[in-house]
Amino acid sequence: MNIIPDQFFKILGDQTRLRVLALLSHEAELCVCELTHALGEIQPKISRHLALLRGSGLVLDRRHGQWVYYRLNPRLPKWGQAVLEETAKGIATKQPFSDDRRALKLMPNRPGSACCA
Amino acid sequence: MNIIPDQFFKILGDQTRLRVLALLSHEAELCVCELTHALGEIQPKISRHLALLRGSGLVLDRRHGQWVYYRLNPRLPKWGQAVLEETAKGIATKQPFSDDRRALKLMPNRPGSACCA
DNA sequence: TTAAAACATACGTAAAATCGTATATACGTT
DNA sequence: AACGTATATACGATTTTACGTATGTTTTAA
Repeated sequence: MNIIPDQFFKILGDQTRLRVLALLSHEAELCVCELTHALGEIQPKISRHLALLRGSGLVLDRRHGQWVYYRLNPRLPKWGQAVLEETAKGIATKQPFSDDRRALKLMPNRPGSACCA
Repeated sequence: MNIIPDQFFKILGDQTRLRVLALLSHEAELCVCELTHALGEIQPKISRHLALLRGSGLVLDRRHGQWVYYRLNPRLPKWGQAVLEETAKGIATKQPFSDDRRALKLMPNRPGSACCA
């Protein structure tokens, strides 16, 4: 994986995308409806930002039935991973990031992604 | 110092500003004309980006005679410092960042900032 | 094969970011 | 005071980004 530094940060420079990345750094993988619920944003908005994240190589997706699951790309350059990790740690207790994790936990009828690899 | 995470990354999401920050992470402090020379950009462009960096608290400035010296703000939150540090390390050998450092070294008549605190 | 859920994308618009050029300000020297 | 150097900002134009709404596609289930 190769990334252009300023483009990498441009991707991080949006609150919606940062919230998505912060959630993904805690959760292995999440489908679009989980992200939509956790952030409390409309689905097209989430999908549009996910398309950017996917296009820039920051996340990977896999389809499983009706759902599409997104996860952080493990092949980012070391320094990029370090940036994401330090950021996730640094903002974990702040708004709106901590609330996003809470809303995710409280989400009813989450599709079970762990049940059927 | 307090920063809003996505705004912090928005500041980093521009090549000119990232080059400036990368240089400053190696150089304690630099005046505008040194940055202008090192990056090979016109002075108003550099000053405009420095104004943004200053306004967002990422850098501090001090006037010394005709020159204004900029340095990284040491009071950034820990995670922000970690991000800058990891980034600087990760991109140090890449273009255009390595060339910027070389152009700075080769600059003739650099104002001596170390001579007269 | 029809319907519904999950997700992606197209389109038009509004807001924001960036730029080059021109000009203003501050300091030092004469 | 007049001038040169260093730096900052204002201005208008262009480009980029983000948005809401509408619609398309894929999958599952009836």
